[in-house]
Amino acid sequence: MPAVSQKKDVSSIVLNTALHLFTAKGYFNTSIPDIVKASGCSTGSIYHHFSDKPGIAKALYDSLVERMSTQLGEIEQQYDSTKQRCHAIIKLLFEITDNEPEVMRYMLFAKHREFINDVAPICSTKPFLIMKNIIANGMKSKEVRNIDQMIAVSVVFGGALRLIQLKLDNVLNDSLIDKLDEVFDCSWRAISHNTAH
Amino acid sequence: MPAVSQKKDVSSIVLNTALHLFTAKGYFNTSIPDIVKASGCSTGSIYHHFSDKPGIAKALYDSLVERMSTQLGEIEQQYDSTKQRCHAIIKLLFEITDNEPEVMRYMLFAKHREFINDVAPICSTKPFLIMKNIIANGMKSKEVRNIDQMIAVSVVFGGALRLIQLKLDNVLNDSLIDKLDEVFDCSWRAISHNTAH
DNA sequence: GTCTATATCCAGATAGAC
DNA sequence: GTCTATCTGGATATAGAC
Repeated sequence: MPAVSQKKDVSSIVLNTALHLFTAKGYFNTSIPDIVKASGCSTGSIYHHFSDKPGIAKALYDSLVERMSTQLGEIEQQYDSTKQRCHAIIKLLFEITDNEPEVMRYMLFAKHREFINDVAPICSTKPFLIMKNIIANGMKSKEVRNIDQMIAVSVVFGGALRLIQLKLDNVLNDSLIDKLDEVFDCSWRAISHNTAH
Repeated sequence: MPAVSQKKDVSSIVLNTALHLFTAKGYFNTSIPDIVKASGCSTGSIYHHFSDKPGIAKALYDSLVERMSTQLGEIEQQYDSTKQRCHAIIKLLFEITDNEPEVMRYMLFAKHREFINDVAPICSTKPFLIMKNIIANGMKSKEVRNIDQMIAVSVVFGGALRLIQLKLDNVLNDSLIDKLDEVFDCSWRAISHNTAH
């Protein structure tokens, strides 16, 4: 199941090959000849579809961010409470990490600025804005304690993201999804009102 | 104040120059001629002191990790309670980020595996082990709830690390140290026993 | 639209004088 | 130990046939 598209046109094949090589060896350790060999497409054909090597990286990044935006938007639609929304987001991130680690590795942990010229700053990307917005609404509705918004976003998702990094670095063996509820319980305590008696 | 050493020998000058260029442009966008120009040392002299380009990156990484280990060890010595130790660690990380952002950027957020051959896995580095150990002791002494150890480490430091990343990405303007107590309060809630009534 | 052959450039690394 | 001059390989990107 390719991460970018099921179609067998050159663009999709190249993007899926690039995702694999960029995450396995890194962008700079992957040459165009490497992509030619691994994809079965010729140099000429690749340059017909993409402007240059950064162009491949950018097309890949854009498609994955777009996909993530869509999925986060669906979560926002599907759930009403902040707690449910945050839980669903972490669940989604864990599922992607378990099932498509390369997607997560490239989207979250590649240093795009080093090889793509005009990457939007993280704070202006749709996924980031959706998360920030969910937390802002949670404060209005008093589900989330009234603290600095950036701190709240960082703290509620930071633990999960840290575990994702450990999983991608092969520090963890078992699947993340098994740890979802335990992680979420911790993360939610950090920003919610204390309800124990 | 150079991050690596105050001495004016070639090694120190090269390492400080490398830290600056690697974090500003990335390792792969920094050429040896770039380092020659910025450091004022000649190619030959640089290759006399370092085996090759990855050798520079490795020497730099090792020296920064060593420094971090020492500082974490001092914190472990200086404080007794898990809460104090975690607070002091996050304080240290925030201070380094505020005062020496390049050190933090290179140590925590560079993809060393892409350019250094034999990087120790993160889970076996001394700083990581110290943090894990502090949390493990906190569970024994019942200061920390009895949860999965990796989850506890990730959650208690994950929020702070997330904020550090945002700060290094210029999403935040004010200094992190101003947010220390608010961040730590959230993070500690995540793993501590609920003490409110 | 796809291919092969190839031009061009510049990186990493070395040689050898001083 | 430090320097300049230089080699060599391989990368990106293009040209032009099909």
